[in-house]
Amino acid sequence: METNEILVALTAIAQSSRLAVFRFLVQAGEEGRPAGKIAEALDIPPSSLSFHLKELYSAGLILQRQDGRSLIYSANYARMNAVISYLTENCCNGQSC
Amino acid sequence: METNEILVALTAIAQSSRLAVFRFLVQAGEEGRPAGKIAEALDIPPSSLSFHLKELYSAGLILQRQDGRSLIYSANYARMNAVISYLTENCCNGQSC
DNA sequence: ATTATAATTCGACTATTCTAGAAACATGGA
DNA sequence: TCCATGTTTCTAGAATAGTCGAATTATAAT
Repeated sequence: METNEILVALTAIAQSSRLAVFRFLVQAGEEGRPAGKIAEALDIPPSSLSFHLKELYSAGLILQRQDGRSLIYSANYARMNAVISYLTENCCNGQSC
Repeated sequence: METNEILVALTAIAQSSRLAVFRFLVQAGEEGRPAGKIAEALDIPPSSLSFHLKELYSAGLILQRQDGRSLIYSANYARMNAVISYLTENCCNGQSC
């Protein structure tokens, strides 16, 4: 992953509604949750939530699938792990830490 | 670590100059680097760098020590690891990921 | 077709953050 | 004490991000 993608992912997650949404989905597992349930669980107005989901989605941190008229979102664990790896890359100048 | 501290840390690192500074320090190891060297290496004007170092410092992501008239900054690995742990906490609803 | 439901996009507004020159502050050496 | 050096603080303008009601789109059920 290149620096700019990392930055986009970090920016996406560094906002209180989005951090809450992302964690909610991380904890929900592969199954995910429809937008409406997320809005309800976290008490975020639909138009605001939609704005935040778009950010997370375009950062690659969440996945989307359709089921009837619901859009179901789930965490993209692979991308989360890639971001984490980037942060610790070439860490500590050879020492332990 | 509580949610708000995590948010402050993520916000601190989710900015291009600060991400560059943080990685530079992560790679520099315990020894750290004086502000002037960071500014030079990353080509950031001193006053801008100072603004960013303050953000990183108050987010707890970097440490500061004085040596003569230099201020030497280094990465706070413990805090970085705490942030990473938070993101993966209660992950995946029991499944692997 | 009509109506209901799920969610998104639009738009206008507010708030926050970034930038970097100039000025100030602190330390060390002559 | 005076000057040079390293860094920070101040300031104000520019840029970016967040909020959410109203309108719109898409799917499904009757």
